[in-house]
Amino acid sequence: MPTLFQMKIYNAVEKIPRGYVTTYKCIAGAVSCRSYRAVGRALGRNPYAPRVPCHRVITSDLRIGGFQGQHKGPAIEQKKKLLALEGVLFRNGKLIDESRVFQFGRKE
DNA sequence: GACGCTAAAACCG
DNA sequence: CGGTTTTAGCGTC
Repeated sequence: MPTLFQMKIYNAVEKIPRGYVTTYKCIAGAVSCRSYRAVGRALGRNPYAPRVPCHRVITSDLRIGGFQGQHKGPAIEQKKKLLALEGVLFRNGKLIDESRVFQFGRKE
């Protein structure tokens, strides 16, 4: 049973254009939530189908963070590979082009 | 209804 | 720069 929180996160992540990534903190702010951890946890479980590109979600450190419930392992390499295919290149586990970070609630 | 866990972030040293 | 602590919701019991 989908929760309201996960639904907002799901909607936010889905808005991320291909070739771009976002950060947990940004999503947390987009859903008016201060717990980025809850976001990562919700995405880690991925209650929704692959419709939610959780691999586009990284840490505010511009790092890969984790994937499929693990912060280390082949899943991380796969995540980097997926982002690389979208044009988001990583180096030493960090995002090279930070300009590829899509930000939500950012007032100008 | 209460306790524990988590894909992070912020703070202190 | 690195290590430790805190935070806030989700999941499970």
